[in-house]
Amino acid sequence: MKERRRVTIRDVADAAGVSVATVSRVMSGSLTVNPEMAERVRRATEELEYRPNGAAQGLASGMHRSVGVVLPDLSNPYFHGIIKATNVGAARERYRMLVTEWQEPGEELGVCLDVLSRVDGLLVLSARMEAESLRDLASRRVPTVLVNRVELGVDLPMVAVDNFSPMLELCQHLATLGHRRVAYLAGSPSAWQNRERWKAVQQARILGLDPVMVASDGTIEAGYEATDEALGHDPTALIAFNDLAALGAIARLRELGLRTPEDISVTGFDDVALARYADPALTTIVSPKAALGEQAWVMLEASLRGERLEQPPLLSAAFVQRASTGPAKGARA
Amino acid sequence: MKERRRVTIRDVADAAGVSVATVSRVMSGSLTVNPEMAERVRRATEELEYRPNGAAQGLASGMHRSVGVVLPDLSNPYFHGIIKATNVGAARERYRMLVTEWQEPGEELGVCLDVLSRVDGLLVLSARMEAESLRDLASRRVPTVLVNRVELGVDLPMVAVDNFSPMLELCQHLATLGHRRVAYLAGSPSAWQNRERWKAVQQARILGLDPVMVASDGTIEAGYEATDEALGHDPTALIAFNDLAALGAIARLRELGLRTPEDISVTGFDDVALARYADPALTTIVSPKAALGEQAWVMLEASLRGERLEQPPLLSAAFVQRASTGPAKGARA
DNA sequence: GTCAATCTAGGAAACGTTTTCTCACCGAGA
DNA sequence: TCTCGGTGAGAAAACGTTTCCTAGATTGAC
Repeated sequence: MKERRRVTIRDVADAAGVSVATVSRVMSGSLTVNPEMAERVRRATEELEYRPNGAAQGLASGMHRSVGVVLPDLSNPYFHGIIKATNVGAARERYRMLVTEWQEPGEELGVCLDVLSRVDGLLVLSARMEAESLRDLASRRVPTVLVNRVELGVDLPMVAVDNFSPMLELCQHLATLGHRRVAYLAGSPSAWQNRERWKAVQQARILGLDPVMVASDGTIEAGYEATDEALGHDPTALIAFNDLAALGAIARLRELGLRTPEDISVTGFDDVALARYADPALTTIVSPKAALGEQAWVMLEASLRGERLEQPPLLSAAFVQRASTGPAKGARA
Repeated sequence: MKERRRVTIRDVADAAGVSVATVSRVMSGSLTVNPEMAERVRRATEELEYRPNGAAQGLASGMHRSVGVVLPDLSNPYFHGIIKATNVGAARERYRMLVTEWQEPGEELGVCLDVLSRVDGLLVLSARMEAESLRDLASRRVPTVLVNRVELGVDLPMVAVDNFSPMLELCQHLATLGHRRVAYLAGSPSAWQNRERWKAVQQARILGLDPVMVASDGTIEAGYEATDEALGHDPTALIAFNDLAALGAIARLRELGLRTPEDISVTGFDDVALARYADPALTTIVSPKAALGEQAWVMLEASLRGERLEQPPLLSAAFVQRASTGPAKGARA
């Protein structure tokens, strides 16, 4: 029942018979310390089960050894793939990740700055954050990396996947199958990725596609709900903003007695884990989540060191055909 | 291009013409301060865009205003429902959540203690952590709450869902449909939830079920892969440890030309978002994720205040029948 | 009108590190 | 032998808060 006091660096120093400065040096792996002394310190550390106080380290060094990740939706599996990879990189250099989910637009900057009181840098995965806020971040010289968002006029490193080309390829695939009238189940209107994808779909007019956009937002539920409106335009294919929306759409189609792809084709984007296991397996675009997450870390790490790496090119994503697309059904109505 | 120095409490104090102590009091909402002064301070705070330094606050007060969440797999949507709810509670009291994912068993305690250098308490969602480590945590008087894990001999508050009863109900449902030979696609062997669910399945012998267990681990991939072995036992139904495994199993069955539920029934557990949208929609058990997350926060918050709430009863989960289960096919072979 | 009790705000001491000085010591070159 | 870089370790000064303690002001009672 005894209330044991926290073990501090002082205790270790006393136990090892050295100064606190020396203990600190040993802990940080400094080489300018007598090996025998270092050994004594290490032993004392073990013995007392000493754990440095993070707050004190943060205060004294001005570094928190952690980075904040700001994302709009923790439940979207697409983000997992990314931050998992980032986490690996971060852990390698003993950095911790502080994941913050939040949705309300407008509040973004406040949240970021708040998080910033305990982190050294920021990874912004949020597509919706206002450019204004980003510029603010940039002007404060906060090490920040933007993920999947290319914002002209914002002076921050960005890493992103090329959305345009693979989406065009996907359209090409649909066109080849004879589709003409297609509905695009949109993502969040302010999201860069949504704009890029829609741009590609529109571009596909030259391939013979006749696209219409239906508002939605990249969740299963939204995909499910937007499907009815999309069907109002009598399309032979549904191009969903992402896999989740595609899955929702397929579920709704099934409910309505429409088969995928016999009656109507559906495509996704991202290739989340489920895409391959769904019925039918989703024709989609394999977004290089791991590479993206890794690259994000590399850029961020450089920013933390005060370096500014050259802007890397967009990562490429690959179109993959599975079972959810097929020949267009003869124009109905 | 000017390198602006961080705004400190000192700057605010000077700007408002008061002492730092007063600024601190205003920031913390203390009432023993002249309203007019408080207003001046607030204005200065705005003006200078002052953000308290988290590390310094942590050091001085001994509180970090954040809690650590330790979980084995970020990509399992089941956890999202839980931590989302916890996060709401935590945010309400201005606590931040530090989510740490890690898998390697053995390392658990080290990770926890490491995380502990910057948090006030811990939420352990990891089913696999050794009881020994938990006892250690308890003996260190670290405010900790165990989620979905009931461990006798560990003196820590726990919140959990009743796995046994609904699983038994699910078995009853299968029995009623005429199933006899069933295969249980197991979760992680050391997980409490897995033991409970398997116990219920075994208990169902008295309902006429004849269960066999197949090793697996609660991911889509694992469910997919364990299916072949399960089929070796010639079951009429597959009882998966959770929805993810069930989805994987269904995908494999489809590949093998077996229809669900006509040829073989499949059940899940958890009711993740996709369960309802899958084809066929999953018969599963609706785990009260939000309630669990909330309750976890309530318990943890009490622990942080040094109080020890009474152990709450297990939360109940509801069996829900959807389309993935049907009458047993006449015993084959 | 004095004195005690109460309340408010400032001064200063923590909090546990890192890091900058500073100093003692050592071997080498003169 | 004396001085001079160079090296390794301790003393002490940050780091930016919170909070305890105390001095002064204000109020109320006599």
